[in-house]
Amino acid sequence: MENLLEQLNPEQRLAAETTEGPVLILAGAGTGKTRAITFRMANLITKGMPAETILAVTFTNKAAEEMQSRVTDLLLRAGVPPERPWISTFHSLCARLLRREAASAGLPKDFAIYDDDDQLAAVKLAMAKLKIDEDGLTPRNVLGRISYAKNHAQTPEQVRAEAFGPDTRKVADIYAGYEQLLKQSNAVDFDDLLLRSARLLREEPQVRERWRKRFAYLHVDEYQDTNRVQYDLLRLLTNERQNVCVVGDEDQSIYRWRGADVSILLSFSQDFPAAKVIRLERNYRSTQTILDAAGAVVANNPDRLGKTLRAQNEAGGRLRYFEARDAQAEAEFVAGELERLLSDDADQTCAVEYRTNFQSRSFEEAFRRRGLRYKLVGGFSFYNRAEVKDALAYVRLALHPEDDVSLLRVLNVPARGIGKTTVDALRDTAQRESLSFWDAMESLMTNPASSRAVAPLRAFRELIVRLAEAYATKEPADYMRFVLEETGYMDMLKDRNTPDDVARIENLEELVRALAEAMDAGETFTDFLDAAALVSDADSFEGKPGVTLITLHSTKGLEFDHVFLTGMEDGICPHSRSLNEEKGIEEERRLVYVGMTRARKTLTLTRAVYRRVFGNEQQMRASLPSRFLSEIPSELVETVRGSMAEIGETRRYEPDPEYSYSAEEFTRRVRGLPTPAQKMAPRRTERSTTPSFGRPAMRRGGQADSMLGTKVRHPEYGVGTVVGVEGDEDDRRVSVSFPGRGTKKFVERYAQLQQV
DNA sequence: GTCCGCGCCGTTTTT
DNA sequence: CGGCGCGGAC
Repeated sequence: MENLLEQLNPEQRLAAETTEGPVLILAGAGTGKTRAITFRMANLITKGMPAETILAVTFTNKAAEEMQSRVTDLLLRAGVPPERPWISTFHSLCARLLRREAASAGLPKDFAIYDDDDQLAAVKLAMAKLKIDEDGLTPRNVLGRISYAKNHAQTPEQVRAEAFGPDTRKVADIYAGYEQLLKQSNAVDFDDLLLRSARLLREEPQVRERWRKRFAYLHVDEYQDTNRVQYDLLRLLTNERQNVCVVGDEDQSIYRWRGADVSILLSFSQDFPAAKVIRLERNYRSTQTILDAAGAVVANNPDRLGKTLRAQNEAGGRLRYFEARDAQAEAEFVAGELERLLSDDADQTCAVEYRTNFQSRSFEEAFRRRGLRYKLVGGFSFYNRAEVKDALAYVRLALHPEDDVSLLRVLNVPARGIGKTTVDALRDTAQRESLSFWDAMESLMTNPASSRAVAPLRAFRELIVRLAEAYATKEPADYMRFVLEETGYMDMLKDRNTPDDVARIENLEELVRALAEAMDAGETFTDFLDAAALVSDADSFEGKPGVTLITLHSTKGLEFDHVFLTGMEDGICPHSRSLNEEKGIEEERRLVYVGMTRARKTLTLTRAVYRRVFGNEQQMRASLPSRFLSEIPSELVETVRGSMAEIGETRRYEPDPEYSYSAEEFTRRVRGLPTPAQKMAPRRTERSTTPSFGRPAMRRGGQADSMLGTKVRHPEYGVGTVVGVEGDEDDRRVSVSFPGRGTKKFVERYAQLQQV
């Protein structure tokens, strides 16, 4: 191990060898933090610490796997039997903890984990039961508010007590109904996994002691994205030896909206006064140019610890900027560049990054047209497919017939004559008599409103009973096959036999295969079901050569040779929903920082001038360049030939005959945007070859006097001296004397003057 | 009860 | 564009 440790730089080595007591590793992007942390764990194990006493919490399952295999690799190289430390996400950790301590946690051993879809269905059901159907209260919105409340340790009663208006009181009611629904269904949601684990550890001393004793060494990666509950968990798991090692970077905190709190990272040294702080600032990933550009952007944020990343690679070429007419042209440009890069060297990794998922569409279309292969991270994961979820819902139902969400999902799939009327009756009965749907069915059958529904309901109940009985006697994979046959699900697909159905059949066969493999690997059926709920989008990333389409959020922790940061427009990135709040803008800025620092060799920024709303041909909306573009120093960027404008240049777009607007309509749309008049610059027919101007040409709003005598650069006349200023703020004219060319007068906001 | 078509609506980010 | 709810036809 000694030899291996020598491969680390001094700071990494310090991190790997400081094994006792609290440690805060402030690790900038690409500084080898995973390396440091895996060496640290391998080091502990070679020194004789039992692997099972070591815990590492990562942000994604993928990261956990990656870390696991690297530790194994190191141990083999050190000639030590490769034991496996416990490495998982917070959510997986909690799922396993709750399963093992189910009795103390007040849960059945085989509780279900509701994923996002299930949670949404539960909210819808709760709303339907309460007959709440307000315009402003969409299930999605309500779920967000419930999740927020949960993560801030607010009960429905507290939400109601603090409610401002009737809407929030209704949210509180839905929240209460939702909780009731989960309880009766023997289900927990994502938030519950954390909350219930924390509560269990807090309230059950003997359980807490057991786990504290077990985990002698704690590690938390991506600590800047830890939320309050996760922090509580960490504190509860920390024993008196305080061997807590956290790794984070305040500039990469991008999950504030789901409760992440950077101040947890920033106050680590107060929480653990004995903490040693180690800074990793040597960057092994990117060029210095990329680091400088990204650093300049994030430097605009307040509340930073601050850091200087030093590239160990060469300086590298400038960033490139391309402004396309619309999303299609943007995609075509990126596709062309990717083809060029990959024809040079097909072994390179390339990423197309975007702020929102819908942006992937135009890229997918363009890439498919050209036969350019790509991988899409996110979107539709295997376990999110309707047929897979249906199949798993039957299994859950066999375990717990009171699971309303699962029951409603499959009650009439395949169609068995239980329609809307019957479901409405069931829901009313369930609500009125505080029953699960399962029990409401019983009640309705003995006292039916219409006799027509009785037979189908009875048949369904008998089906579920058969599934429940078979569960105990069959191997999981066989059981899965049995479920698909017995429920008539397979027959339904075979009868319809559309191309989609054929694909669904294949997916279900794949599900059975995956289940069999998991069993071979020593997992239990519930392990498998947990994994199905807890896989994340980012987990599908494989890091193979080629093109990856990915959201900025999902790129955290990844790296690529070539990165295209697309959709750099105000309203997209920064996203329009974040514009009215300073903290929101700051988070968007960090998101851009994360996206930029993924790049090893080249970084290309793109934007579309016109973007259609909701794929509507008629509605093209003109955009302004992302404000973050102007935060990149101009000398670090070059504009690609064929681009409609240079970076930092803001220009007015005239009505374009290619788009079907009336001139008035167009003007109205453009004016409707938050466009300060002085940010407009006229269309320029000729493009200068000098680097584009990243910063505003001249400081505006300054005293006229202070401008007199300063030197400025004009794209055509060169450097001159300001000899006169007249007019007011918005319409100021500047006289500049150019050596040998006389004095010229400019309207300041139109002239491309740069202070020198 | 089931099927189908129409119109409305909305797009942050995700464990 | 795509998903969903609703209303009407069978």
